[in-house]
Amino acid sequence: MNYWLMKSEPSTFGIDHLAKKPRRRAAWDGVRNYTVRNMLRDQMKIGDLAFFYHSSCEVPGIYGVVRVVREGYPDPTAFKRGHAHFDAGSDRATPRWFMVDVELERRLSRPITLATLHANAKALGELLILKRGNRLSIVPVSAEQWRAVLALE
DNA sequence: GCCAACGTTGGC
DNA sequence: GCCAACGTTGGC
Repeated sequence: MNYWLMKSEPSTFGIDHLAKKPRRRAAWDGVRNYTVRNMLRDQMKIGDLAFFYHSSCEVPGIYGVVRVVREGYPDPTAFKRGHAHFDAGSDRATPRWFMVDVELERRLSRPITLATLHANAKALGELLILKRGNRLSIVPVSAEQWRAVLALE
């Protein structure tokens, strides 16, 4: 059982989008970074929990909790010529990009903002999201950090 | 294998 | 819109 933090821009796909999906489930597609690809393909397991983080928006922060409901499988958007995430280097025989399915577990009663996370940096230890220059759209979170973050809700 | 150029991310 | 950080690309 692992914990994660998954970033998305709410203008593209936010927690409201996920909440409106059938069974509140969606594929986490579009990842085009090898480090994150490896997490999606190899490390994220059914039952793992993740914070749903909104980035590049008015109030960046954690807005909810999602659960992995399907483990890594090929991202079909890479195969679609003309699609924003098309990659000619990926085909069905040897897929390059992977995704998981997530289900919305719950919204937080109020968001835990990036400002709040920063204000509690000591209690949170080395939370990767707070590291300067962190650009991975998915990062692992330790069990201790998970509890410490939720204590801020 | 090095490394400069380029593109993207994401907070502000 | 700015800019720092950093992943990726491609020439050599």
